[in-house]
Amino acid sequence: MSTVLDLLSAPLEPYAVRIATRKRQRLSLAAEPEEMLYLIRKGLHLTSAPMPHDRHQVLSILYPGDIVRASALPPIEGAAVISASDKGEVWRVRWSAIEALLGRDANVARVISDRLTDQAARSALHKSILAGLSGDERVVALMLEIAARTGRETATGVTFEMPLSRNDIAEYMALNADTVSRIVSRLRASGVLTPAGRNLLICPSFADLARACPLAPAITRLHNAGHLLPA
Amino acid sequence: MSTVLDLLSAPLEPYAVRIATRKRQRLSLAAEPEEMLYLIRKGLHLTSAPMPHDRHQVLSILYPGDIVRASALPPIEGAAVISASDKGEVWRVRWSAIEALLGRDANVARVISDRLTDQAARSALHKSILAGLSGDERVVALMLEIAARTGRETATGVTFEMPLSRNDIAEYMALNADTVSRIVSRLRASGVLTPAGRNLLICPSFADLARACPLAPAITRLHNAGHLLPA
DNA sequence: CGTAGATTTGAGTTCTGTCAAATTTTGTGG
DNA sequence: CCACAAAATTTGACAGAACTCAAATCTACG
Repeated sequence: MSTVLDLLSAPLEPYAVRIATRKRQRLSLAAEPEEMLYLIRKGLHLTSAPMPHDRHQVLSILYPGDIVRASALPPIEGAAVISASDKGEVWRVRWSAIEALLGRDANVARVISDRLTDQAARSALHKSILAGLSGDERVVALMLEIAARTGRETATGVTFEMPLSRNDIAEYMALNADTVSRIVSRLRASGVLTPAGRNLLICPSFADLARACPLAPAITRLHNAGHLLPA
Repeated sequence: MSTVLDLLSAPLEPYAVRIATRKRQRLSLAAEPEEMLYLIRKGLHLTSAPMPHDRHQVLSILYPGDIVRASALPPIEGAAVISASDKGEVWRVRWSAIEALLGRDANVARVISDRLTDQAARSALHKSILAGLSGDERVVALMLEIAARTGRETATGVTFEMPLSRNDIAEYMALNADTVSRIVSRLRASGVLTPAGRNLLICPSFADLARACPLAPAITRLHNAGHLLPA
């Protein structure tokens, strides 16, 4: 099966510097002196930017196959990619190399444009979630996203790892860590999520979880969770 | 001077259907049956999506040179482009035509990718504004954006038209119309904005306005407002 | 000149943030 | 494997910003 990741990896391989990442590792993003494109190969990664009052904000979650470069983020000093998974892999390529490829290889042009478009849609959805949903709904939206992306069907429900700390979740969902903790406690109490050890969660009924978030249909569609929902 | 708009218009022209738009006109966005790309030629336009509880949300403001297609927005039934200006112009092109062009014309591939990247950066900045700033700061952010894009230096300050209604502003800034009204009243009272007739505003000191919004530097940089600020 | 829609403003409510303290988890070195 | 310090999480009490609802203006336009 040829995935999006393969489609991009093949042409970029000759130009790429492989970077093995560990949890919390930062890759700083800057257009100067030379702009780099990062291709996510393995693991979950976050784009993060510093904000006023010593805060930070997680702008997006990057999954394997995603690409990112400084020009695609707000011009804020200190923007970075941060690894959320224990072990990840990222390829770094000079943007100038990509630009040259765009001219030579029609496939690369198509894949890059598709990737940017898909990521734009996810970014817009994330924006909708932040702007339109309550705190509880936002946290559920994140759980749905991670479950959709990384979850597995098990006997007791959909099992998935949550590699984001309470603080990461807060920075991604525009809440604060205390509030996130309260919300997660409520979700646990209501039974839609069950803790299953070290950062591991079980969602006994994916449909119930989806019901707790008005934008669930859009989330599951964009993150390919068809397989977790009843037809 | 060759602008971004020209760079895109030239190659797309043979495939484009010209659409003259009037205020509030909707162009619906759907991937089915055939996906269309819209190129903004004149005027300000909004991308809007319906939300739970009979709400709507403005996902982005589109300026001349911007492009949009359904795949770049969340898969929400009823997403549309809505004209904010009295008279606008939009070109509609079949996405399949663009895709073919990507292979033939290296320039098109480069421009499209640049456009998507720039728009991604603006979307991410918008997200930062929604997630990290107070209501007052968010409204100021919008004023800065519009002033930066469309404002002119006059004797009394930077003059610009605000084509968005209170409700549009509310939907763009994740506030409600009542709150926006209160905030604008406060801005007027504090003197950073002066009404100057029909949807026209004057900002006596652009620097003062910028001081009222922590993300002003990023906003002015992304929206090319260098010319409105003291060096 | 009258009406429908937009805007403004007030009063009361609610959700989320802030601050602080208690508790749990994690990482490290013996 | 255990002890301990540091960090993360949880929870309570309280404050504040923004929302809701409603009424009063104001504007645009036929």
